[in-house]
Amino acid sequence: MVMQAPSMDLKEEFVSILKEAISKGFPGSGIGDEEILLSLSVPKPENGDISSSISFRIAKTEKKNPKEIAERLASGVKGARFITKTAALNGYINSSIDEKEYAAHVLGSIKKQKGSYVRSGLGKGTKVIVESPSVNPNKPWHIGHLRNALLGDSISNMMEACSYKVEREDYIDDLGMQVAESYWGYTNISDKPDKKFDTWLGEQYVEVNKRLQDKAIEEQVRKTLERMEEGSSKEAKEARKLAEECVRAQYQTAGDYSVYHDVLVWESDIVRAKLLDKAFSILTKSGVVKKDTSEKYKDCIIVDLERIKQVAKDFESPNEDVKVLIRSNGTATYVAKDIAFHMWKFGLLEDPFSYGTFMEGQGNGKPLYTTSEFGKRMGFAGVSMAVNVIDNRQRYLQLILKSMFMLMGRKDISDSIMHLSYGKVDVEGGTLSGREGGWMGSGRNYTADSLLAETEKKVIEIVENSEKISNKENAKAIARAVAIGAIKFEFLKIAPEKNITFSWERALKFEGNTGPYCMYTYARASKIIEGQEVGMLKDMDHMSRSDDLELVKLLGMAPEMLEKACSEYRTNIVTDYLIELCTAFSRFYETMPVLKGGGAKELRLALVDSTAEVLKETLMLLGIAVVKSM
RNA sequence: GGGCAUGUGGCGUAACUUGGAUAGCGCACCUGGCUUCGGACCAGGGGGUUGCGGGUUCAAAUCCCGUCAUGCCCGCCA
Repeated sequence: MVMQAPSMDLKEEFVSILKEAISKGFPGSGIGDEEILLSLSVPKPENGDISSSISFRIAKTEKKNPKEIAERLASGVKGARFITKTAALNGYINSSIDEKEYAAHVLGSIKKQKGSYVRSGLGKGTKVIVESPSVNPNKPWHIGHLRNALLGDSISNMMEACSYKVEREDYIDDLGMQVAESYWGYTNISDKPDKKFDTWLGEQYVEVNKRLQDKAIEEQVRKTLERMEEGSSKEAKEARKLAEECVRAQYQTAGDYSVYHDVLVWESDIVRAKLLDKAFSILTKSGVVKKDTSEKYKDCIIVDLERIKQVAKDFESPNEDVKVLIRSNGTATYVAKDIAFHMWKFGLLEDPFSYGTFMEGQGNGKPLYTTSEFGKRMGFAGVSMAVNVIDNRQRYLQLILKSMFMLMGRKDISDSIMHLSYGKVDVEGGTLSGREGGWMGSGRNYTADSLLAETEKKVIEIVENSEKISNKENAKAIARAVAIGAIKFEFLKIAPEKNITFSWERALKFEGNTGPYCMYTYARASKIIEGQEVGMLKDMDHMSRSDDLELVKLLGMAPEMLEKACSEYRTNIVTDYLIELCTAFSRFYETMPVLKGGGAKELRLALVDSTAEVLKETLMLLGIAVVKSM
């Protein structure tokens, strides 16, 4: 019940022997594997290791007391490789596992698959594009953008661990009003950048926004945007350059957090490549969209929302009955761009882009490519699945996007667009508005850069007092790693749909359910096995039904935990698991001496080694790198 | 007006998709534990009408209906 589920090997065995007992005891019940699988849970340790509530289900059809059914079934369940004794209790069927057999199996698997134990073949053969965080290129990443980036990075990691082929893409809207405003400020206010470029530009943007009260200036900005949209103008070139400089600064932040991407896609390149024209010629021909003739929407290209309601039953009823995609002046709305963009993602439009190299080597050793006016053909996209990490305010637009593919008769694509919707990040007593400068705070600001710097500062205080770190040269690198671990864990442990109210006080605590606790657990485990020979286990005589078995059970379920977290897009399943694993290890650590464990030393060393391995691989899913001392 | 999300001890949260045994964890609070592999730790304790009201069920935090609160979305804006 606390733990989500035991390992698959164990469940499969339990299901199969239960099924046998059911077909013998209640032949007509018609209970299938799936139903048994859903009835499984983990009981309290004193009641057993694995449990089923299937008797209650059978009681319905058989019209008998569930307790009697459970007793009859329990007596009919045979032992198997992992399952030993089985007993009925209050209608539940509880089984115990053979701790020696099971531990040998789990520890053997981890040893054999070192480096790739927490893996799955779930997405084998599926190519997916993950879009995140798509921050406007005229401000620094603040902690809200950071939440997006960390979710995107972690989900990408998980999908890779599940054998998906993942393309990490970042969409850069360099043709929006925001960039036009910043560009206007850059040419008309012209202070010199006196700090990190994105931060400086972001602060200037707040200033420009104030001046927009002046109608004359607003008009100038509007004109600027129009000229930017004519691809070849001086304004277009300069604004792109400005945006690129900002993105470079943003990617310094990304690199500091070891968040990496494969390709940047720029709005201005989408326009240059005429992706919209190509998409809309297809959409018009197939009758999905049409030019409207009514008074209200004269000359607009629209989609009929009534038709969407017919294909998408959960579509919310909006006030309007049509959605404008191309305005009467010929410009495209946000949804229209997104539709064309997704037709590109799924290979409905040939890749029209040229690609250049934005950064030669990121921290992961791979280059970051970018769409570009000049460059080579590369063949990005053409995927069969798209994950869009976008906050929950855009739910309605994402729904329209998905529905458009339904109208095209492509339910398969519609179902393969995943809106990873997450809640917004606020700060105590305010929001993180870019326009009004909420991210600037008062005193410390709420940029991702500041968060990292402040956290690092706090960690260094602790690290410098640590007697365990003899090499103080390493202190800085360790502090950086721990700070990143603390921050990532803090964001990823909250269920995506929940809003977050950021608090410095909470952010700078490293006790309890935190990243540093997990990293600390790893460091303790590492210290024990340092310089020790961890060979293949010869016997399991010292394996007991105590804290060591609890540890083995958790180690065994790691791969299934990954599949669950990945298919539900929930990073908090991973953090919850990590806390359970670390707690179990800490208890083991307190109660079972390893190096002075006498005859049990060999087994316990293997347990420590396996725990360290699983911790390392699981933390990597969250983008957290372990350190051996801290 | 219509729709969506959220509501769980003082605070932060998990479990809700797939109903199951005593609602799990952390912070804070109280008690205890470093001559034994790292105290960013461990053991124990107090603290809960799962917003409220109905319903379904052998069984409801979980499903259904209603209701309240908070936030968000429903432009040819960006």
